[in-house]
Amino acid sequence: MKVLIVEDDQFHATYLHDALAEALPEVTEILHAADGSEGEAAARLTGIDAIVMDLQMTHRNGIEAARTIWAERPQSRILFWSNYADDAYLRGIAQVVPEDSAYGYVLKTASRARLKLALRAVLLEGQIMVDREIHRLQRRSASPRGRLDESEFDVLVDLALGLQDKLIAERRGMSLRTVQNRLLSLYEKLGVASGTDEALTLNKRVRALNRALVTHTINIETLEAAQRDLDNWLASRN
Amino acid sequence: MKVLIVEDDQFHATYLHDALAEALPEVTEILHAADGSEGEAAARLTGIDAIVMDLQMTHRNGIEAARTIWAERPQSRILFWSNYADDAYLRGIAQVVPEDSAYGYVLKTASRARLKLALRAVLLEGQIMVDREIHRLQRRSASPRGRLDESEFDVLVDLALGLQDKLIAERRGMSLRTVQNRLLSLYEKLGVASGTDEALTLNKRVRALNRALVTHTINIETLEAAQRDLDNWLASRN
DNA sequence: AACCGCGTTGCGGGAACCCGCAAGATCTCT
DNA sequence: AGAGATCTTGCGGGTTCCCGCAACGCGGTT
Repeated sequence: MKVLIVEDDQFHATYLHDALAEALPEVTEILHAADGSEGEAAARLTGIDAIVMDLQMTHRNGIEAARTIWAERPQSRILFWSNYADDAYLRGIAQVVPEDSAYGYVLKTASRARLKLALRAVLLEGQIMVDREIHRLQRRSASPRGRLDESEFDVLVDLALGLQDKLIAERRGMSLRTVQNRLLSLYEKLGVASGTDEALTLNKRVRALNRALVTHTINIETLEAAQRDLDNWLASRN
Repeated sequence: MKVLIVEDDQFHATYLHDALAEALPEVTEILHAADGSEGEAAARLTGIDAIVMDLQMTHRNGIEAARTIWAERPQSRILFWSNYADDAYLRGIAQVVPEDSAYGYVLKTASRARLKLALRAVLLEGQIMVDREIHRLQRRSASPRGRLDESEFDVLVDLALGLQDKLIAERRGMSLRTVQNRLLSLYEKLGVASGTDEALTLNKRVRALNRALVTHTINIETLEAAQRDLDNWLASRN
């Protein structure tokens, strides 16, 4: 059995290497890649289907790499291994994971024992395994009301890019007023209005972005990736 | 000679421990603390004045810890050791470092040799040493025009919290129009208007925050710290 | 079919924002 | 001290934003 490690931090790569060797004696070969595109190339060339992938990497992040890898070989088993428990990553993974594929999500702060368990469960047994810490996000985000639904999240991303309502409406195929309704519920769910007990009124748009960031609903990588999507969309509409 | 390591990541703490032992044979004792407040307590109790400090930690971050440590013992030598080259950290450090104190800033991605050099230079020789990678930020940020000055940065922080112009004016003791002038130059320096070649107009406020984030001018920890400051200020004006 | 609940859409208005213009205020240099 | 550059401030108006109100569409209930 061969395994590919995609990780750009030297410490973590060697730590992972050691844990992998301990946890899975059936592994005969461990390859390394230092960023997303290198990882894609390595997976393509060697036909590996057991991968441990860091999420935050320069150049090309783990989710984008996973998307192309899964597009080419949907049966690949990928264990994501990340510093942060950001909702944005969960959403990203949920979007790219094919039906019926094995994957996992472990935090770098997890104990070595838990990491080893996840390595066996995902790479060897093909299970799905998500760190409890992360899974808690699914239910209640750090906000009063529940989690954002898909279309709310889309609007949030566009808002975060600085688009104005009219453009969001055009891009997402909604009417202007509907976009504004989404914004209303965003403000509600992100707790933008809640601090209004004081006599301080806020700029809701900016505040929404602020809250989304500190509650880990979106993160800076999300913004960068979304900007690329936006650029493509702008280019493709003459 | 005794040294205190303040670092909450286990890998990095041990790596640092080893590098420290190699670089400075004159060190007789190495203490560890796992977050900012623990670090403050350790520095206070043991009277240590050579410290290696991680910047991003849960609870209390490195800059806040450094502030109280330096307030108590201004001659302390502190080497900051961080994952990111964020301008916000530089500004934070510049604000808390006393006249005439030794400090340094090294990235975690620096080579072991460079780390060891910095350890000797700062902790032993009392020099000031900033990673070239970071220092480049000082001059030109990732924006067309130059770096933000102090008052522009203040306004940016308030904007990022979601305050509206009137409140910013009150808090910073400027007229409303002056705040707006600051915003103008922020938009300019952050490159908000520059993308206007297209027929797409943006929400400048949100876009400014977006740009500030992706150019590492501010980061999420900045936002959290600034929120605490704001809460204090609000509480202290009846 | 009539009814109800819920999401969508248009309209309208008050508030905040963005910013050009011009009058002062302040700083700088000779 | 005087001239010129820069910064600050107020005013005014065009835009965008926020959101209440009400009409409409659509699916499910009785």
